[in-house]
Amino acid sequence: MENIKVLIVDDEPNIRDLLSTSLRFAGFSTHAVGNGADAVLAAEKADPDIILLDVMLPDMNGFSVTKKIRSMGITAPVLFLTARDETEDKVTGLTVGGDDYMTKPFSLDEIVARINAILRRTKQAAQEDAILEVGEIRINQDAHEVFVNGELVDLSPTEYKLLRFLMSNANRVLSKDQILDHVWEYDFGGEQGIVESYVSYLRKKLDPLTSGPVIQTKRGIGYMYRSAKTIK
Amino acid sequence: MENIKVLIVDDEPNIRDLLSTSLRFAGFSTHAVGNGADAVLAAEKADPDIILLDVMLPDMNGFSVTKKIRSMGITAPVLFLTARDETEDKVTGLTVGGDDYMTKPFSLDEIVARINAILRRTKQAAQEDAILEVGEIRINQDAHEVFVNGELVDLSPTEYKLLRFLMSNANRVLSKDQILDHVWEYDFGGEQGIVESYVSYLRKKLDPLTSGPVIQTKRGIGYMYRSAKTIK
DNA sequence: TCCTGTTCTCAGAAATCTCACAGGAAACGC
DNA sequence: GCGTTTCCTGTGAGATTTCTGAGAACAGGA
Repeated sequence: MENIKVLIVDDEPNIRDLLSTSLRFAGFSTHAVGNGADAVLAAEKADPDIILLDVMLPDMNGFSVTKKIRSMGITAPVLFLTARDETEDKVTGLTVGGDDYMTKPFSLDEIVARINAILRRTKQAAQEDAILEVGEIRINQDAHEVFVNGELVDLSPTEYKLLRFLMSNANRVLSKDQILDHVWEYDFGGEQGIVESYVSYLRKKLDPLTSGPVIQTKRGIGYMYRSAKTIK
Repeated sequence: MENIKVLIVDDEPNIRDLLSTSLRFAGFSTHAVGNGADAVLAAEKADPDIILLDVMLPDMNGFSVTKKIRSMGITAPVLFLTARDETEDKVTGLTVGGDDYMTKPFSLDEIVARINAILRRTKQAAQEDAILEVGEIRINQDAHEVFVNGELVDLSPTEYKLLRFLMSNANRVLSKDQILDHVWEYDFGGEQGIVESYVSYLRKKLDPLTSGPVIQTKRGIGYMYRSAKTIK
């Protein structure tokens, strides 16, 4: 997999760190700045493959930044980050031209998924595949559909996100905190119990169709999606 | 697919950006200028396959521009962009064959459709197909006719545009915002609710003629046109 | 001008989802 | 074996999302 460069633009250092860490973990290389002017400079210098751009910046808004860098001939797609109540001043067309937007607070896994979706659509660089298949389960990320041994399973949005996160980290134990941090919105105040609940929901829907349990409990540690059906 | 060059002429930078971004994503290569004089120069240099020309320009009007470039032997068809109240001028511009016009504000999907229609007519380069057929539904984009299992269905203009957009993105989930951005005019200020309404209208007209629901709801995400009932 | 079809808003009903909680089951350490 | 910890899962309240009918506003054609 080539080295995909993500430019992160947000004035809140917390968000910058959160995104940098999480995206680097997902295999991207990142560069983060805190204002529009720096964003323009960085876009020119670093030549990113995709830009994560907060709409609300101290010096100029995200749209001006986009216009500026586009006028400089930089065509990298933009994923706008906007507060939920800013959706009003959504001047128009946040989703045209391969661009997209996410409302804060977002979940980190969702950000990664969106980035991959955009790169896939804009045909930049080596695309991730829209199909994520591990073991007996296949996810079509374009259609948001889940097939277990060829059979379509209906999942709620959160169930879907959880399964996608588990599968994209197959054979790796994930702690409940990790799951909470990646699948739920970053400001979610709830308890780990909800992860247990959703794992339970998934098992109820998936296990009847598989040859063995797909989500393993690692007591005291977390959960793991198992890729091979090694039942003894 | 060949590289089709579109020359965009409009004095409003926002419109220029919107068109450039959106058309480039649709697979065209674009070049944008902001006045008539530049348009003439660019038409000569860039040798575009089609010209998007705002009728109201600061220095000269669109018809003078057309006359000028035609006198230079450039035969590329022109798609005039005109404000709704400028309709008087229409007839004048259309006297030349192969040309067409759209009133502002337009929808982005419609612009792309028109461009393809014009290229199809003027037999320039590799045309998009006039027939769009997915699953049980077939659209004739020249006649604006919709057939469901061979039966003609009468749709309103907006219903038609929505269906075309859904079908040209078959088996991919589209968010309501995406739909709003592409199907509705770029300055539409309304809410997502209207998408729900029109999906409802479409279903009422289409579902009685199909073997199963054609437009699926992806709760919390958007809608998807499904080409086959059960893909394994 | 009237009439008809279209666009868009709104609001209630229905469907679905999220999340907390709590009792019971299972796993673990000793 | 026994107590403790951890995990599982059913129940249900509340929130969110979607569907759809009713109607106002508007445009175009007869």
